[in-house]
Amino acid sequence: MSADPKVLLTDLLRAALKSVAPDHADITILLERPKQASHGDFATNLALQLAKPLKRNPRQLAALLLAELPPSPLLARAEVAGAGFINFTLATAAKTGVVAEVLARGADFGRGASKNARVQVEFVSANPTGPLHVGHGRGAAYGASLADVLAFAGYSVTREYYVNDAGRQMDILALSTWLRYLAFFGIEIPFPPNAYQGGYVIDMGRDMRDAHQDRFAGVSVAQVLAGTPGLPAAERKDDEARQQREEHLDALIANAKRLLGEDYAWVHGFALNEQLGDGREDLQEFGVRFDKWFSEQSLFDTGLVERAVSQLERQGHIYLQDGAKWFRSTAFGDEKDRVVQRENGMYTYFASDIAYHLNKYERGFDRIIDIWGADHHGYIPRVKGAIAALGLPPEKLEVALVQFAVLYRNGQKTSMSTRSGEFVTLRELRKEVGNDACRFFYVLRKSDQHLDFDLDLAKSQSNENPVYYVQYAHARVCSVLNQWGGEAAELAAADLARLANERELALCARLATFPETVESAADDHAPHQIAFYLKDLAADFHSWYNAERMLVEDDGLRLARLALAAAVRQVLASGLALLGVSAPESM
RNA sequence: CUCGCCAUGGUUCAAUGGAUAGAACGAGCGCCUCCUAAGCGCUAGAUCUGGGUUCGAUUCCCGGUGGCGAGGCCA
Repeated sequence: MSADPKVLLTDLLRAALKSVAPDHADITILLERPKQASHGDFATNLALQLAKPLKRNPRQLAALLLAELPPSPLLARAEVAGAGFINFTLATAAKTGVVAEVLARGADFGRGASKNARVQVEFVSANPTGPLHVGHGRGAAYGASLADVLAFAGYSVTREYYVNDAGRQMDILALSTWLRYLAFFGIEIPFPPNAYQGGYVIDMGRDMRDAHQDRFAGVSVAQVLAGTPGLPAAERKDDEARQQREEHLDALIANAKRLLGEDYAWVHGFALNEQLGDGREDLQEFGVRFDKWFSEQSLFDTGLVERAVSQLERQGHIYLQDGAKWFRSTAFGDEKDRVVQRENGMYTYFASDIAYHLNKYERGFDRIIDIWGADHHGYIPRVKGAIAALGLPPEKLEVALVQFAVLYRNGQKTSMSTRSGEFVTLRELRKEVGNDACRFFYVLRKSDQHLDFDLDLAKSQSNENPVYYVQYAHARVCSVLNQWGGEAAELAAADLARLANERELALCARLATFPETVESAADDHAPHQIAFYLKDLAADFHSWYNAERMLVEDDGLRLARLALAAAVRQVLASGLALLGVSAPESM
């Protein structure tokens, strides 16, 4: 099939460049798509760039380059314009050729050649301490789309979820579940305000009772509360009261561990598996799949945390102070040093994160992409610092920060705290708005842009969501193709020279930019570019659809137009698939 | 205090350093005897401020102003 006009054009320009300015023949040639149709299909600022080093007038240089440009059937016109641009207008056949290419390659149109590079994308990685909320939803949609775009662009992609199954938060969840469970046996302990309040914890307590009756209930209120400092008055919000509440919670956890003995691990595991399973199911329904669920606990079990810290220690990046082990991250640009192991011997979360990244490097990925919430931005210098301290190349790690999705209900910001239990779950959002609209809406913003998620708007006016605009275009093509009822082979043989009007050529030009849009979205970690592209493609199609009929009497014209429509359908479907959005055949 | 994100029509957002800054919603006027009106056409309407780099800046750099967010021996 016809090679990419962009590549061919670059070669032509290179040839002209060699005779006009042999000393600068290796300069990068940029071909851009002009915003304005009257400026042709491609434009280059080559003459403007060369004007200074060659001390020549840019317009004269452009004219010289044009004069040396080898003749090609590709071009209908090439001319000097503006300050010294060269505008190229492709021959009609070069524009419509893309239709045949799309039909020939099908779902592979736009797929990049293999990059021979392994990329790991780690995302969501939410604590399994409660349902995923709308903030996690954004990370999930963004990460899944980015991973799919990277894979389509030619990378070998591993999608990974880091499970925080070690640490205090999980203990708090286990305790919360146990306390709710005990309440079913009349063992009423005042529920700590800083434990997990959500109704799902009560559900887990009930499930635990249904499965195991009173197996974990052989305790008294006094035993559970033994040695706790008690709770300060609810209205007290000062630091002292807060600290007392945390101490109360820790004492309860210690009591639970002692009273339950070996059963504690069972309760802990029960709560973990419930929440993990719930999250996995939620994500799967959302079209978000992972290749690997990586356990934080496994880092301790395999001794990797210890190994990572001792490796840092051997290389002199660790010092002792106040009984704790500190990583000297200031030596790597961090604003203060960080504790990796507390006085009580417990490793910090940071320590397991160092170990986790050591593990990522040891698995041999060429690129490692971490997708974090924007609140973790301060975390980047210390993690990169630790990587450098371990003697690994920090530039291999790319961190994409996803800004918060701030949720508005009735024009009011909604609280997002997991512990308070006042949040809108991803599941709830999906149910109200629909998976397709959710996925599309989430990636309609650059990831580093704050996203105002107006629930009322998303729920009540979901028909105005741009996703339907794109899907509708797809459904319209399907409907027409169905009414025609012919075979794909007929379309492949269509005489594309019959595509001649402006809207048809504009549509062809749009189709031709799909591969470079994919490439750009992958390079910039910006799946939103796909969403915007699809909106533009759908707009071009709707406009054409209203202006011209496809099912016309003229056999040749009909086939040519149907071929174009089928190509549009294919690219819409491919693009929507990258975003995890369905492409319905009817609406 | 330190750091991050942001500032574009009435509103929500686009724009690899390029030419006349694009859409959508909202406003106004039109289009279904015609392949799906969840659609299309037309009109009005915008780059916070001051410097710098550049042939050229919405874009890059520095300083203001304003908005949002984050900073733990929590995870």
